[in-house]
Amino acid sequence: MSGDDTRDEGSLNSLPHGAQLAWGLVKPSTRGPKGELSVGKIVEAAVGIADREGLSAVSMSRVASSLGFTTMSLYRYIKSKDDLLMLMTEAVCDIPIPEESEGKGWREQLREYVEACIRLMRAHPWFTDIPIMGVPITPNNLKMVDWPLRILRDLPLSEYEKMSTVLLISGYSRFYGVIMRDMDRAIEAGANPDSFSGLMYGEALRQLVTPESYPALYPIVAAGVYTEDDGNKGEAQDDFDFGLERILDGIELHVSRART
Amino acid sequence: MSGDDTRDEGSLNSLPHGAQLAWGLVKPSTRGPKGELSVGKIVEAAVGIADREGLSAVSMSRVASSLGFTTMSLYRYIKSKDDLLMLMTEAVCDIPIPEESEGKGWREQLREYVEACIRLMRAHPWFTDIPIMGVPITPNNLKMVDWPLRILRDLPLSEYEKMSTVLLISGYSRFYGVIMRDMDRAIEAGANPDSFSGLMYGEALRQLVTPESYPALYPIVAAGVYTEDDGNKGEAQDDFDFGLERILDGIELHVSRART
DNA sequence: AAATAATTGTATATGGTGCATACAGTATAG
DNA sequence: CTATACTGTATGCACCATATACAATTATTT
Repeated sequence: MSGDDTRDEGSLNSLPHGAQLAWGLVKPSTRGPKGELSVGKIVEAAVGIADREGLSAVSMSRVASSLGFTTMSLYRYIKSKDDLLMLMTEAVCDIPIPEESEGKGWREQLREYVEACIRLMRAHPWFTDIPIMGVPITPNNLKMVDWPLRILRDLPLSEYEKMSTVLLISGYSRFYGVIMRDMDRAIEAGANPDSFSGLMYGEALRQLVTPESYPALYPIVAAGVYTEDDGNKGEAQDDFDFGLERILDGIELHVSRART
Repeated sequence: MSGDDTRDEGSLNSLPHGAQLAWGLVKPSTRGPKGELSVGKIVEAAVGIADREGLSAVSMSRVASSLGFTTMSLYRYIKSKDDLLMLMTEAVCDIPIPEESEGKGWREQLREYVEACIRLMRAHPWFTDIPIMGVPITPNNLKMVDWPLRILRDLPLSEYEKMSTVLLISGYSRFYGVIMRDMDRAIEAGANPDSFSGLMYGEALRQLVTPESYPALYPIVAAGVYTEDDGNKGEAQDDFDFGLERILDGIELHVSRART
C-alpha cells in the first residue's frame, strides 16, 4: 500500500502476537463496530491490578470485570494471557532514558542503569514474577538493551563481549530486583501483628545448622549474619553495592587489559 | 525423651511444613494404619513428572494418579503444593560436593561450583520455574551455601562480604541457568518439523531495529550477534564464561586490595 | 481382650482458572 | 442494501488447589 513497503510480512508474522501489538504491526480494522475496549486499556488495567494486588490477582476475568466487560471480550484484543503478560512488561519498561554523552564515566552510567532497573522492579513488584520467555523482542524492552550498549560503545570490546557484558549487568539487576522485591514483601508482611517474625527462621536455623555439617556456614548463622536479624535494610543494600562494584571492577580490569 | 533435648520446639515449628519435613522434624506417628504412600515417593514422582513434562504438568492430581492414589491422599503427607515444590528443589539439590582442600585455587573451585549449579538446572529444567520464596532453609539447599563459603574461607573478607560474594556467584549461576534452560527448550522445539525457526525472530528484528531508534543495538542485530543466528551453542557458553571471569576478576581485585 | 483414639485413603464439593465455541448485534464496504 | 467483518456476550469445558466429611484400619491404653 504505502510506497516504502520493503517489509517481509512473513518474518514479522513469526513474532508472537503480543510483540506484534507492541510494535504496532496490527492494523486496526475499518469494518464492524469500533471497539469500546482497546489493548492499551486492557494492559493498563492489568498493570493496575498487578501493582495493587500482585500478579496472581491478574486473571482474565478480573481484568475484564474491572473494566466493566466480560472475560471473553479481552480475547478480541489479545490472543492469550501470555501476550497480556508480555505487554504488561513492555508497558512498564517505558521509562525515561538519559541522553547520551554526558560527562559521566561508564561505571557511573552503568550504575544508573542498574538503579533504574531495580527501581522499575520495585515499583512493579510483579515484574520478576513474569518468567523470561526469551530474548527481548519488544520496543521498550529493546531500549533497555540499547541503553547499556550505548554506555559501552567506546570501550575496546567486541560486539560479543558487549552483549555478554550487558547480559551480565542486566542479569545482576534482575537477580537483585527479585531479592529486594521479596524483602519489600517481607517487610510489608512483617508489619503485621505477628511482629516477632523478625527472627522467624533465624532461631530455628541456629539450632539446625551445626558446625559439623555446615562448617563454613555455621559461624555466619550463629552471628546472625545469614538471616540478618538486625532487620537492617542497609545490609541488603550493602550486599548489592558490593556485588555490583565487583562486577564493575571485573569489567574495568578486562578493559584495561584490552587496552594494553 | 532423649537426653540431649535442648531443642526449642517453638522456633522449629515456625519453619514451613516443607522445611520441617526436609529436616526430618516430623515424627512419624505410630497409631493408625501405616501409610502406603510417603513423602519421598510423592516428591520422587513429582520430580519425575517435572523432568519429563515440565513443571506445569505437576498438579496434585497428576502426581497422585501417577502413584495410583487419589488427589487428596497427598495432603495426608504434604500440607500444600508450595511445600511440595520446596521439597522438589530440596531433593534435587542433593548432589555430591567435592572434599575440602584439594590443591585447587579458589577461582577454580568457584568455577566448579557454578558449573555444578548450572548442571543441576539443566538436568531439571523446571528448577528455575519455581520462584525463590526466601533464603534457603532446607538441608541440601544450605549445603549449596556452605560449599562456596568453604571455598572463600581463607580469603580476607568479612562475613558480610563472604555472604555477598556467595550471593553474587549463585545469582549469576541462577540467571544463566535460566538462559541455558530456555536455550535447551528452544533447541528441543526447533527440532520440530518447522525447522526454519532457527532464525525465528532474527529476521523480524532486523527489520524493526533501526539505527535511528537503536543506535547501539543496531549493528549487533544486523550482524546477527543478538539472536545468535549461527545456532552455535558455543556463543552462549562464551557469554557465560566471559561474565563469570569478569566476576572472578572483580573478586580477585577486591581481595588483592584487601591484602595490601 | 476390649475400648479408644489416631491416622489412613477416598468421595464429593467449592470456587477458581484460561480458553473454545457459538451467537446476536452493529457498523462499514461494495 | 446486502454481504461482510467485526463487536461483546453467554455458555461450557477441562482443569486446578484445596476443604470437608467419612468409612476403614490399626496401635495404644485400659
